[in-house]
Amino acid sequence: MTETQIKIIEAAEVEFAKNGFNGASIRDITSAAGVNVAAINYHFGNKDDLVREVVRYRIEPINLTRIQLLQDEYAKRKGNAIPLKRVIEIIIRPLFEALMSESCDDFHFMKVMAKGLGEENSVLQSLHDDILKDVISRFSKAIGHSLGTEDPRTIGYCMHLISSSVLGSMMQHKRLKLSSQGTADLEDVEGLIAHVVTFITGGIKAVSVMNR
Amino acid sequence: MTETQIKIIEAAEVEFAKNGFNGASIRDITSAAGVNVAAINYHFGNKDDLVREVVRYRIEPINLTRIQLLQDEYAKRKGNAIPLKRVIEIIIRPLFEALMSESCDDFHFMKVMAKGLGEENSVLQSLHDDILKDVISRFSKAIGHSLGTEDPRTIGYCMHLISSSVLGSMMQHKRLKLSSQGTADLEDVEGLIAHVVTFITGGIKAVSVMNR
DNA sequence: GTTTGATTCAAACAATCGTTTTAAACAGAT
DNA sequence: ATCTGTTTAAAACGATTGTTTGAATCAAAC
Repeated sequence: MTETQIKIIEAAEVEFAKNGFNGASIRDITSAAGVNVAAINYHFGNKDDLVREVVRYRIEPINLTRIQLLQDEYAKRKGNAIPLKRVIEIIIRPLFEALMSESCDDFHFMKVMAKGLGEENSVLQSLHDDILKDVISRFSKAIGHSLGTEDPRTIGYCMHLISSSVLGSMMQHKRLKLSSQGTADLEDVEGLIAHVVTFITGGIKAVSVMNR
Repeated sequence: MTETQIKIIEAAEVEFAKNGFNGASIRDITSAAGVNVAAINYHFGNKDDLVREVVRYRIEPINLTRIQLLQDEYAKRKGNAIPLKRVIEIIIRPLFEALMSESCDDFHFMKVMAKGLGEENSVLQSLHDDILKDVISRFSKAIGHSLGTEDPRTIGYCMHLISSSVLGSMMQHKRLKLSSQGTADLEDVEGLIAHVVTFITGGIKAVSVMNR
């Protein structure tokens, strides 16, 4: 990964977040990155491949962390079920901490991911399956284990509701300050994680009880 | 509202849902609607104004229903607090029933709204505030009432988590079938409403307890 | 039957899109 | 110093974008 490629990826992240994948032009990105227009096609092939690289660049370390934490937790408990809240936290924390870190000071990538996953027939659709398939399968099992169920419909709905909440809260994050009438601090990662984890855990438990 | 305008709005809804606001071109929309390219600019001024009309066309009746149901419920209870689950259902049901009705057979508008709300600096941003301000204010009060709190931070986080879940589940709806390994029926509106309402209610209660 | 105003049409507008091309600049190895 | 392979530069490519134009079409009013 050369210096130019990284400059492009990080500029693309910002531009994609501002205007979406279709809205951000190659010229927007290259001029923001301070490189030539042809650089994207030279280094990444085409725009779609750049999109893929931008996502992969951010999301792969996050998913590796998630899987590692899940394995650690299982090892600690000698394979016994992990409390639901802890599983949810393992899903949420690496994502939010990474995306709200110093390097991307306006949560650009949050919006990039959210928009990408929302676009149908998008280049991200296939990538999403590639990148998330493994992590979804692992956490489906873990959550079923925590809830003491193997009913695929219940687990499926739970996974769906979890990813929906995560996706939504990523997209809506900027609006949190408005919703709370200025009382919520957008930079308060711990506060956000605590609320989202508590919310999802409570919701999942309710759904689990309903389907029992 | 002439016949042509309605044809355009309903075709635009489909095209926007498929490719997003930037992705759907004027020519895509007009040819799908069976009208001339110039019709959009003639009837709506420009593309941005069309976007606004598409959203307003769907969302206003939904919000009127929500407000009516809330008032009815308060009248029935002579102004006493409404159970949280009922408030959540009043938020969810009119939206999901309208958006999953026969007229838009592939939940197009779900995706339109979700994408629109996710776009920053978009034409929907201001519209969102205009259209949703009243309904948000009313339901903030109702939820605070149900939870027995007036803490703006708690209520704000709750509203944020509710809208996040709704937004996310709208965007992810197509993926529900995958998540549940084919066991969830995408057409099962009642099932979806039941799960989402239960999930959100459980989540909000947990957050409320946490902040007590 | 003619006129009027509203609507539709094909065609063209300038601007921008993603991409390609060709040459220049650069590095390190021989 | 010359060659080699990689990276950058400016310019242009055809296609498509949102929008505008001016004539054609239509229904209703007089």
